[in-house]
Amino acid sequence: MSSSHLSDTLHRLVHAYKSHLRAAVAERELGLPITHIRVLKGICKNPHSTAHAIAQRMQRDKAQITRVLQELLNEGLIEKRPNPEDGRSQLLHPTPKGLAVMQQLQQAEQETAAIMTRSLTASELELFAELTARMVENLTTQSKGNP
Amino acid sequence: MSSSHLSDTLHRLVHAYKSHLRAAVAERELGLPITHIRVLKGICKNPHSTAHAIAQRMQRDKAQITRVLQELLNEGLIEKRPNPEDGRSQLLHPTPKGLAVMQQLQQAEQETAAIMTRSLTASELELFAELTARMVENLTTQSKGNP
DNA sequence: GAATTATTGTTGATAGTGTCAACTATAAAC
DNA sequence: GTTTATAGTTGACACTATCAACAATAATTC
Repeated sequence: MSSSHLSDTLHRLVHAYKSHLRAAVAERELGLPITHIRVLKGICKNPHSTAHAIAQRMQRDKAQITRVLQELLNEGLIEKRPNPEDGRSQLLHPTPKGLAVMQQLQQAEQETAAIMTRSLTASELELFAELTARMVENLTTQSKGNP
Repeated sequence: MSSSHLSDTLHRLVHAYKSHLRAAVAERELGLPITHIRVLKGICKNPHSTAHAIAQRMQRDKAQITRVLQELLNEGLIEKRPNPEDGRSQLLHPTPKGLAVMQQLQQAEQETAAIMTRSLTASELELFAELTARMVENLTTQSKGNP
């Protein structure tokens, strides 16, 4: 009963978070959708990644990643460099412009996170993050019939 | 730093949950997308609702709700009855078929929730739900400059 | 080292989700 | 009775997700 309610609450939380973040991003006149932001963030935090690495970290379809990267390239926020170790892939780096945008995006994110967590203590927040991570773990490490 | 990580983890959690649930629903050969499921659930749990009430509870756009209801109607899962108290709206009810489908959907949901929360104690789960609800509250009750 | 198989990335197709604006019909307020 | 607000519908469009086919390169196998 309460567990069936949990998924609803979770949906609402993510939905509300995304709305808020989108508004905060729009305020700064950075016309970037959420997924693009997350990908850019992934590249800034971990430069030298390949598209494949991004897709894996974000657990998203590689086709989707390809398209997002294409648009980030078009906007001049990232660049691709040949991967000396593998001719199939390229290494991804933020451009100076990309870094500057990221800076603003982080402000927007922090603003939203601050509102979202304003009634939570540090330890509550930490616990929440830990529980969330454990549930992700539960869902992604399969243990349902296969060895 | 860790708070910027939180949103990623949250995204991943919801994404993984939805994937799992979709698979569990597909296993039962109920060809229903997640949103439809949530709407049907809202109607079953709270029959006699109007479309507007559903939209408010789920915090979704009324246009989207209209379309989902249309398809649930086409599938014969719900029915509309005139609202004696308001000629503009209709009251929504599950059909017997809708209730039967809901039964199976709940199994799928419970199965997924069980996997997701398998490493959590009851009190951890309760705390998680409470924290989630509080964050939703923080995001939805505006306190940002407007009276 | 040539043939086979696997991996990385791209493209196309399609379904699902979210948002906004215009519009109709009814209800409520004045 | 006129005006204003609300419930629902429709159209248009952007964003997100998934799947399958494909080209190019790498790794494996013989």
